[in-house]
Amino acid sequence: MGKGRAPCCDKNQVKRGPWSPAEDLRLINFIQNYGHDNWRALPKQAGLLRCGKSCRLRWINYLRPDVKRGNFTPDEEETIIKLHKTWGNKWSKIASRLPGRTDNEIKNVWNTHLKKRLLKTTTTKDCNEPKESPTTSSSSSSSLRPSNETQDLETERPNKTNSVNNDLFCLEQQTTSSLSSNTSNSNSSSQVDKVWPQNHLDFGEEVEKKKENKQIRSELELELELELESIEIPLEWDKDFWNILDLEDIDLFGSNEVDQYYCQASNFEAEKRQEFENDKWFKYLENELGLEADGCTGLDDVTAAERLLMDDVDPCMAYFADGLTQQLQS
DNA sequence: AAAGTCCGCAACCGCAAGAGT
DNA sequence: AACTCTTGCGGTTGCGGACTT
Repeated sequence: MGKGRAPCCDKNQVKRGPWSPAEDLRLINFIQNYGHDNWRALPKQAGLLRCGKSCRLRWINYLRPDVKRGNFTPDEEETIIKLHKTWGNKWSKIASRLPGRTDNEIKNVWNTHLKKRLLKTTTTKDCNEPKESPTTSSSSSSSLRPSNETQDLETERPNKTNSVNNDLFCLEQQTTSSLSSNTSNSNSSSQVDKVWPQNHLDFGEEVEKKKENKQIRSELELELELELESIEIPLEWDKDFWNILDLEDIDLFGSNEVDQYYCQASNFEAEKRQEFENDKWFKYLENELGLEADGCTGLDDVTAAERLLMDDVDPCMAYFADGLTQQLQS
């Protein structure tokens, strides 16, 4: 082979920049139905004009159901500081100890808040306290990364100077590792339910069961079909509907590329009816994206089967439209 | 009110590791 | 063993909103 690596994708052929809500939903819908065994192939299969890497990142850092949004708690910040002392810039490792937090998020928090804060407190300390011994000062300064020169030390620290500390810490964490392993972030496998939050595990299992039991699924789909017939919203995952929804992508999807990519995704069209089962997922997503519809809070442990029997099932498309409207208005 | 600056965060990039052939 | 492909990681960038002048 020639020197260098082939690019992960043709950058002229893919969309870049911020993700639109429609792209998000398309990605979520696909992953929830089919998982993400192959990130590289996923965009094509899902009908997304993105590279696999971008999809993966978007999923891991933002769309995964167990991603915790909002500010870091003081406890979490403490943990980050502590772990950074031990491991340095091993963000994914640190993230594995903070369920629901991503390496990217932690990295950002460190760079924007914690580093500065520590620098500040240490500076204050230096002014008020007598100088520490060389050994202790080296460990405390390791938590500060104001310049590049300290970054070189970082990579060595966990292996050498703090190896004992590291081992102790690992031992200490073993008790909690079983907990965090359920939601370990960046190390998540290709199976969606492995990263599903505890309170959504039953839903993840449902998805598995559905796949095993096509008969039940057919029945559910039939029920959905009947239900959807009475609702005056776009029911198809067709390009027109996506064009309506995806205002930001009108240009993108306004060309022949639409047909091309839509056709590539059309293999999955046959199963689109099961999307009603994603209703819960979309509700969850709305919470995550801050698009929560009024009166509709979490998914709790209502099963899909139970929901079918409920009279007030909200169609997922209504959520799309509602959420998008809210977001576009804001 | 407008312009300039700062800050936070999402996304991108390139490299490395590991698995598969 | 050599090569290819995919995924994961850490550093960096750039956009957009908040804040200041």
